[in-house]
Amino acid sequence: MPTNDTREAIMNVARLMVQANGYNALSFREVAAAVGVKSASVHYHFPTKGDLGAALARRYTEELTDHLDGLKSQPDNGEKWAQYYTDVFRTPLMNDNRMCMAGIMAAEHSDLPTEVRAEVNRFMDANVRWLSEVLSKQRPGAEAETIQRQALAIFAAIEGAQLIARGRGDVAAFDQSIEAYRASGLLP
Amino acid sequence: MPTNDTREAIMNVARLMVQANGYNALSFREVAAAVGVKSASVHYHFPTKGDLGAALARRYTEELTDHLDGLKSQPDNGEKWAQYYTDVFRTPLMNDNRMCMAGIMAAEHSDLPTEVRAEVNRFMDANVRWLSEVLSKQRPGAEAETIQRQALAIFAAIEGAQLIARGRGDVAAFDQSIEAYRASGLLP
DNA sequence: ACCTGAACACCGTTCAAGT
DNA sequence: ACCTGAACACCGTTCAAGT
Repeated sequence: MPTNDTREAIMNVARLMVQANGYNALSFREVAAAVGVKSASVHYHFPTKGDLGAALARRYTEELTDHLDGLKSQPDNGEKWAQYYTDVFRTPLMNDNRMCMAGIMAAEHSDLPTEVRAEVNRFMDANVRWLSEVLSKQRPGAEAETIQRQALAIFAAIEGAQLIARGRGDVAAFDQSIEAYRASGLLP
Repeated sequence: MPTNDTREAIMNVARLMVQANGYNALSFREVAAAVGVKSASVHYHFPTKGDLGAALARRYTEELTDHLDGLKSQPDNGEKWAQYYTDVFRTPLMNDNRMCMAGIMAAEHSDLPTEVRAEVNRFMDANVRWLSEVLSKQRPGAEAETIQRQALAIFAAIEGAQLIARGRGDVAAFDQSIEAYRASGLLP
């Protein structure tokens, strides 16, 4: 039952545009042209640009959460999770040098409508929470605060590797950074 | 001898605007209003927005290079350099949640005029080069490739910590990430 | 040498009007 | 319920015109 065809089409093209160029570069007129309607129609589905941005970020978080929860339910595969997790952030780079939507939006932070900002925070929290769970399974003795700090650091470091690799337009920079994180022990 | 007063004023206000909101959000009309001229005058000094962006990034790299070279010439202070270096990226966060200009521009990568992109790359190279020098002094035996990889990873991780802290609007996230980098051995 | 006003095609947003 | 054309104040850019 394909309810809301136009709405779906809008979200799909807008998502790619944000990951390619950021929230600021997202244009209602470009979205409309790609979908085959007029920009006023986009406003019918998403009254403001902030509404569209927030909807995109919310869906993005949901998709990641589903994906990560899927990994968690698999038989305990030791340190393979680190590989799977970093791959999540490697994929968009391979796809036309795109970025994690939350990463690129974090850079635009002070320019963002508050409802978009809130969704970006939610994405970050979901990542740190998932990483904390996995880490605490690996090191049952460690303090919750230490775990939490390392989870945040892993997330920050991977986002940074993606940011720098994108800035250079070179996935190899991402791979080298991840490799160094592993060598230092930041990543298992 | 204050040659080019207007040009200087333009660069000073534009720099703050970019670090606050990114290249995309930089507006010639806003810059002009802040300086007290018309936007057409800004175009007289910087024909295109790309010219202004590239000039800002170039100066930004020069200032960082001077600062880092100053640190290098000081008597060898063991591991203090890591503190000094991370402070460079902590400072803009404290200053109205601003970001490293290269970091925020890296996020806007595919939207950037090529001349701006080139300057962003130059900034990254300058950082990796400086970090490599410092690291190789500390570990005279290590391979050049390993040093280079760790230098890149340190830069990426610190940029990531800044990005995430900015996204949360909370410097504590930066400090916690740096602390975890240190605990893991990524940072000395 | 430096600045300006006016024009151009863009942008998000609004709204009355269409089906 | 969904879409549109037209208008508004914004944007970078250009250029002839001023001093």
